[in-house]
Amino acid sequence: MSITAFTRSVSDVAAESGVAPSAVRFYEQHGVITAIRTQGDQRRFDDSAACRIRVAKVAQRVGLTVREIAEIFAALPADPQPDDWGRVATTLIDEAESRTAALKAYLTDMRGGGRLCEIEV
Amino acid sequence: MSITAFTRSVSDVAAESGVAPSAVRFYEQHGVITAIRTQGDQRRFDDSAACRIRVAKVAQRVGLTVREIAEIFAALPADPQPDDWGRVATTLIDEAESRTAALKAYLTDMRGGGRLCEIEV
DNA sequence: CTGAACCCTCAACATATGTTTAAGTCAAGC
DNA sequence: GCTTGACTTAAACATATGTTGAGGGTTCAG
Repeated sequence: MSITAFTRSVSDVAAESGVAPSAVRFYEQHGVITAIRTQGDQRRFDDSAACRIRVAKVAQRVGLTVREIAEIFAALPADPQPDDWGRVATTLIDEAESRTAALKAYLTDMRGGGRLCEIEV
Repeated sequence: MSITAFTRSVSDVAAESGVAPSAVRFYEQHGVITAIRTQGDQRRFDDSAACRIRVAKVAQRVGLTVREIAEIFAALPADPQPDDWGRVATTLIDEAESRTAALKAYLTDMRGGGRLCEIEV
C-alpha cells in the first residue's frame, strides 16, 4: 500500500489543474476534493486533487453539476487506484450518454410523428 | 406556404411546454423564443414556441447554455419545417456527442498511461 | 529569525438561470 | 361596458458557480 501524501497547497493544485485558487477552495467546500489541514490551518491536498478537478471541469461540460460530480467522486478512496478511477469514469460516461440519448430520443420522436413538436412529454 | 399564427399567450406556452410563465418570459428575453406584441403590448407566440422550450430544456441537460441554445435556434425560421428542425437537431446532437467524446477521451487518456492523471492538458 | 509570499475566513461582487412580488394595464365573457 | 383574470415591467430574491478584496495569520528560504 502506498502512503498518501498530502503535500499540495491551494496554489499548487490550482497550477496543476488550471483553475484559480478560489476555485480550488470552492471545490473543496463542495466535496469535489478533500484536504487535510496543517497546524496553521492551511489546506494540503494529495495528488488526486488536481486530477479530480480536471475531470470535474470536463464533466461540467456535459451538464453535470458540482453536486452531482461530488456524489460520483464520493466513490473514490484516498489515493485512488486505476480500478477506482475506472468505475468513476464509467459512471460519468454513462451519465453523459444517458443525457445525450434523452436528447436524441426527444428530437427523433419530434420528427418521427411528422407533427414536429406535438409529442407527449 | 402556411400562415404563421401568433395566437399563444404566455400562459398558453407555459402550459404547453411545462415551464412557469416567468420562464417563458425569460426565454423570450434571451432569444430562445420570439413573440409579437398585441396593441396592448401583450406577447403572442406561435406553435413553435412551446416546442423550442421543450427542446431547450433537454439541451440544457447536456450542458448547453441558454445563450448557446438561442444561437442554434437562430437558424430556425418562423414556422419551422421538418428540415429546419432536422438541421437544428443535428447541431444539438453533434454538440452533445462532441462534449461526451471529450469526456471519454480525457478519461481514456487518464487510464491509458497508467499514470492515472498526469496527462498533459 | 525574519521577510516575502502564500494562506486563512468572510463578505461582497459577478454571471447564469429562474421565481416572486408590487403596481398598474389589457382582454374577453357576460 | 364592466368585471375578473391574465398581462405588463421592474426590482428583489434564490440557487449555482465562481472571483475579488480586506484584514489578519503561516511558512519557508536565506
